[in-house]
Amino acid sequence: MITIKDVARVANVSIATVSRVLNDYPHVRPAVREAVQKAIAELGYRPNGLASSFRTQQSNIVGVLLRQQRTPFSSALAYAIESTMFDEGYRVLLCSTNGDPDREEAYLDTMMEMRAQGVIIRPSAFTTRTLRHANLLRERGVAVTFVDMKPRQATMSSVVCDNYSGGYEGMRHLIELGHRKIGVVAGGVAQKGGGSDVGSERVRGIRQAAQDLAADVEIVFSPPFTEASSFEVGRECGHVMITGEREMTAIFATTDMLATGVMHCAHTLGLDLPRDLSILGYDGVLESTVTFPTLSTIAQPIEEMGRIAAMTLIDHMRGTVRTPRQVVLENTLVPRDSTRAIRFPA
Amino acid sequence: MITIKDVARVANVSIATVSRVLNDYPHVRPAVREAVQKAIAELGYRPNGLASSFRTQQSNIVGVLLRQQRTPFSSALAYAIESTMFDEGYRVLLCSTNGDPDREEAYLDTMMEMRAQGVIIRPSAFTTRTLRHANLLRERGVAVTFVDMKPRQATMSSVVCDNYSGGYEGMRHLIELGHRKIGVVAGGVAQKGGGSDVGSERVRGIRQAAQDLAADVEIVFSPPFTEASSFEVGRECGHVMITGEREMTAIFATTDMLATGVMHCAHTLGLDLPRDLSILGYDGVLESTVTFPTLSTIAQPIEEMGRIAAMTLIDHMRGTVRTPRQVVLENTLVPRDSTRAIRFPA
DNA sequence: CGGTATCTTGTAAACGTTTTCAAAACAACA
DNA sequence: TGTTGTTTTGAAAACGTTTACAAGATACCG
Repeated sequence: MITIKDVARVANVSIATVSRVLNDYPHVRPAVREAVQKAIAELGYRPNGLASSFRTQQSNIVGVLLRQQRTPFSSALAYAIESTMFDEGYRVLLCSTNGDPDREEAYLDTMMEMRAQGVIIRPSAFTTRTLRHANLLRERGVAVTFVDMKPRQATMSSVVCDNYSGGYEGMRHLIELGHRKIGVVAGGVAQKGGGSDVGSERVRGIRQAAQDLAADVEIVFSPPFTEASSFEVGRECGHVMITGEREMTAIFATTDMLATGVMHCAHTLGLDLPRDLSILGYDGVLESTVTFPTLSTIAQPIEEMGRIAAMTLIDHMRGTVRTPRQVVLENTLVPRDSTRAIRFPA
Repeated sequence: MITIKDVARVANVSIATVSRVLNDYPHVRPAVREAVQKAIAELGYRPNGLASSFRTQQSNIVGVLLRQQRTPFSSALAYAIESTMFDEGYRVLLCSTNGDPDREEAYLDTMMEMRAQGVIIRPSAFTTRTLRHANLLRERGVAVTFVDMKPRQATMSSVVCDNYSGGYEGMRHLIELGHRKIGVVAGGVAQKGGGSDVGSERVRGIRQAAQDLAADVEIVFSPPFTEASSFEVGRECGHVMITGEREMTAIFATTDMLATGVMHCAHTLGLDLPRDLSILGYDGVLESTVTFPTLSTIAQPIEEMGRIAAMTLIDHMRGTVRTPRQVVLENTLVPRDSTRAIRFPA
């Protein structure tokens, strides 16, 4: 393997000078610089990243811990983060915890051992364990930023969406369309821990909107569901809701995948959408555009979330910003074809 | 920062002994081992991964280069690889090239600098540039495995699916159902380079099947399409095909996303699926199950592909296997509700 | 008990950089 | 020319491990 010494020998300078050329330091005579560069090219020398990371005690690696990786939301987020990091000169180590705390721990260990500069975490839940690890990282000088979930104590940065107002706006949309009997299929509410979880925030917004906006609105929650894929759950819940005694005119699912399931079920039951039933989703992922009819949804700015999380982490890593930063992004209604005004009593 | 020296001092042994304990070497008296472990725990010592990677000249990092990251196929693949690698003690650096050769190059550079042990590549195309880089990596002792695409010269390992026979089997399915006028919406055929590309392989299978299986079958190819998202393309092509003069009874789209677009279009035009038109997709990703009706498709064993690619790379990295290995997996027909026997002339 | 084989431990030298420090070279000025 | 200040360079010391080597224990055997 060709090292800096070989380059130095060929260029007839000391290794210090080669190092200076490599790192674009000033105080190198142009002639010498050229000679060194020539030697580098000639020998096909590549600096040993391991050695320099070791010497400087920092890898330009950041970890990204996601609880899943296969969902469209996660992969869009991962892509946005990775892409931003790349542009800023960092490389990302991607970690799917799959909700397994042991895996999460193993990965955070790796992060510390590799002297990662920073970590972005989308936790499964804010268990004390997760928080303890996050704190440990911080103690060791690793910058931490949370995404899509905010710890209760604002000691670390986070970038989240305002799921409360998203739920609220979704309801406003349905109510403005004249719907008064609205089914809610809520997913991901189960998660507990010291943080505001996405699902229950949405539900909170939904409840509040129902209370604020129309005296006569009635919301019916889906029964608690068995663990299955979101799509299946949507199908089941949709079935219960549609075939039940209450005649709902709209269903608000707190996830696009859930909504897709509901829609599928409605089709199976022969409903004409959106005439017979309006369906509203939440997330704004790919899936929401491919259904028939196209799904109205509360879209999350996933790309933006990823980008901002990345930039926030970078600010911390570079030391530009020391105080934690709490970013809240807005979700916006994207009306498509799956929601429409209620038919007034025939 | 606490180093091995501190541990040695506290445990009253030499750093060599501590190192031996850390790496589970034999020839350490149990009592000493315990003392060291106690010291480690007491001090909260974490080995400096940078230092040991440097010393041993190998990081336990593997790179995974994907051309995209947001598609369901890619993210499923990435997950399978990452997950397998994790279990085997490797960590993955994920890289979305986004089809940009500069990015690809930059990443491969990083891989070399970081002394990654191996790289899995799903290339955009087998340009000479990609191949040159792959070869460069190999020269530097980095193991390389291709996935989903096979270079023409079998000098490196690859794991791919038999897209030819997948196309063939898809056609067999449609033909067996009685379809004789079959539209084909083919995507991804454009990719050129020194490798067999997925899209054209599928088309090849389709053509061959048409020729082999029924004398009277007629296949109609979609017009070349403008660059847009697969879904949009599917919609456009579907529109042209369905409203055109030829009365097709089935459409075979070479991608689930394309198929989804076709289906959407069919719905819009008021067709009753699958009565009026059978639609067959290819990939077997998430999307294929959420459509209405559920999409029949040629499913790729994505997880398996990822797992096998990972294991193949691991074999190379460990030196267990030195000769390149070409793995070809079968795609299997998953009949669902979007394809059915043709109605015989009314 | 002496000799030999085996187990256990420590010393010290790597690994390839970056960086400090001081010296050398050069420029500017009196 | 001598003095001072600046720029350019090199020698050498880190950084925290792993590991080759040798030496010190200990066990075993005749």
